[in-house]
Amino acid sequence: MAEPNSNKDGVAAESAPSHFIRNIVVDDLKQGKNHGRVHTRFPPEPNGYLHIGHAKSICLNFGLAAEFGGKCNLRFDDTNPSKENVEYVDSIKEDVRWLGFSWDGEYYASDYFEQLYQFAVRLIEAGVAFVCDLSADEMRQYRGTLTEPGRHSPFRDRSVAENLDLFARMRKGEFADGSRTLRAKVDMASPNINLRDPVMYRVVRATHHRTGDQWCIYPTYDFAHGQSDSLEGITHSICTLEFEDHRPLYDWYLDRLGVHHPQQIEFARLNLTHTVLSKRKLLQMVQQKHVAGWDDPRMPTLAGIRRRGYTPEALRNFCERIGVAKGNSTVDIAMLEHSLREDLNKRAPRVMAVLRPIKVVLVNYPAGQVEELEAVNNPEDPTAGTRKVPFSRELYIEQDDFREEPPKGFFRLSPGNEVRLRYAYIIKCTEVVKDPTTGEVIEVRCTFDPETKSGSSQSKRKVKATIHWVSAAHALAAEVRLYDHLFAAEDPDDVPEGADWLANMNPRSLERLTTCHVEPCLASAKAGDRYQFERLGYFCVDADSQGERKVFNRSVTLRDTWAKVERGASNSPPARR
RNA sequence: UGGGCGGUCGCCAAGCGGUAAGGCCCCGGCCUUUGGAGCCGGUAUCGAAGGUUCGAAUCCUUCCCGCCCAGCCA
Repeated sequence: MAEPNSNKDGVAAESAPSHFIRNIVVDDLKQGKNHGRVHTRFPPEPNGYLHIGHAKSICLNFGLAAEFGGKCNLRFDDTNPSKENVEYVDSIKEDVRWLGFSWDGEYYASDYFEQLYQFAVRLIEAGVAFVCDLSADEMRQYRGTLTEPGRHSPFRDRSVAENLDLFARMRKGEFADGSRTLRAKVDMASPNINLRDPVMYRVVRATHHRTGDQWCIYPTYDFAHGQSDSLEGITHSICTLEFEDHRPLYDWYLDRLGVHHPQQIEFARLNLTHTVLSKRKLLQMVQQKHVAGWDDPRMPTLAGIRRRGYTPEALRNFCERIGVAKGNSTVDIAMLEHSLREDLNKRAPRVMAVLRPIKVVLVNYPAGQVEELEAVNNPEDPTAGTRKVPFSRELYIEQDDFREEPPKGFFRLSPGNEVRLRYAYIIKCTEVVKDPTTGEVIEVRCTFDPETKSGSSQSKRKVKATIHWVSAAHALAAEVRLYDHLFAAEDPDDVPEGADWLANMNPRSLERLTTCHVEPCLASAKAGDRYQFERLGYFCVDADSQGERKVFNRSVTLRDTWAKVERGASNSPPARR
């Protein structure tokens, strides 16, 4: 058995928990199969952006190759020109790289069109493929049903010579789109419908993103996929469950052709609660503008997740901890969020930011005085050092941190009550100023205790809570975008009679706060930088930022036990402010 | 109803005849100048029923439930 190692990017393939596919590879190696080679591939169709479900497959394929000193190709299965384009090809490459993987070979099924055509000719010559003139509709009639066998196409017994001639003319463009197909002569009575004389080639006049108008016939995925894997010398052809039924067909082609025969292994695709992971639905949300685009931070696409502030490490750890198996399953999105928190807790610098401000005036603090208080950048990482935070008479604190009438268990600021201002002093609320017309609390007046400065020897006094703040005169104005699950329901498809999955979209999945105040040290933050806003969550700088006016995306909240208590605990997740 | 594949804790998931790992969530407690983090502790008899065996989640039988397949999509 090969020793674990790491791939070119230095992505450590640590002793990951094993799973059935890994066990198969280990066994194969033990038995000396494939001369000790492990060669996998990630085979996306460039008809959309990659999503987190693809990340699972990418980590699996590249991870196995890395662990066993093998190779992993990136191959675009571009056999349907009407749905594919280069924008998708480019985004897929960018996303795979971002996730931390480098492919050994970059291939395209379209690279093999000539070879595939020759394979088809060989099957015709062997008498096991024929040109069929049935229309799509007629073909369906002849196919039979799940319980009844199909019938032979009336064109099934054409001579080899005639089939060869017809197939060549299909290629030349003599026949209209959809008028003829090349079919494999397998078994119209097979209980496996995929074996009922499946189509190998169809006539389609569409410009291909790579081969242009060179071809007007295109191989079907079923005819191209197995042979492409074979041509690349793939040893372990890993795919999702729905292709299990197609395996006998791939075996049939490979055996008839007498070429290298990769071993196909199927695993269950990823499903996540509160989101959809189907290219069709994601495309629809983008096209119908239910989201801002493929990289909308609410999207489960890698582009969206990246913009949201997720790290490749968090994603890889997530893929590792969900495992690989054959049972259909839906992973709780909380698992994903946990992976991010775990990663960012260790590396994100902490900073104070007030999202929904309420002014605090320290009545006994000298007007015009400013203190530079020392704050720890990351308590989880001593090497992250400290920074200075300006403190003055007028501050902003979070609306959530003040209650005129505190409920039981509320430790934060309320009339007559004391709290500590993080890295500063203990303050006491002495007066509440309200808007005379609305009754809304617009200002809280407090006294501060100069003896309690953070870090000083007399600061031993304990108070129940510490809250974050920002100096009104020094803070930077910012916009913060809060995100929640794209779908309110755990299962988006769980809709009332008559409605469709779109009805389950969460109307509050995005909330823009435009009157936020953040610590001045954020002035130089760059797009993509990630921070923990103390007591709130992890945020990253969005590219929409303009100079010092930053825009932050909330990547994930911090765990909030108080919020849980307030809402009555138990396992009801939403209602995030 | 034909074929294929599945059914182990609320959610993922180990286990492959020797007496149920781990993670997430949840619930307690400790600790804490983030009600964060960390630490400690708690929660399953394996879809059902029979059978084989000294012994079964693991083997056999029957049954039940779920997913996939009738695109010239992938």
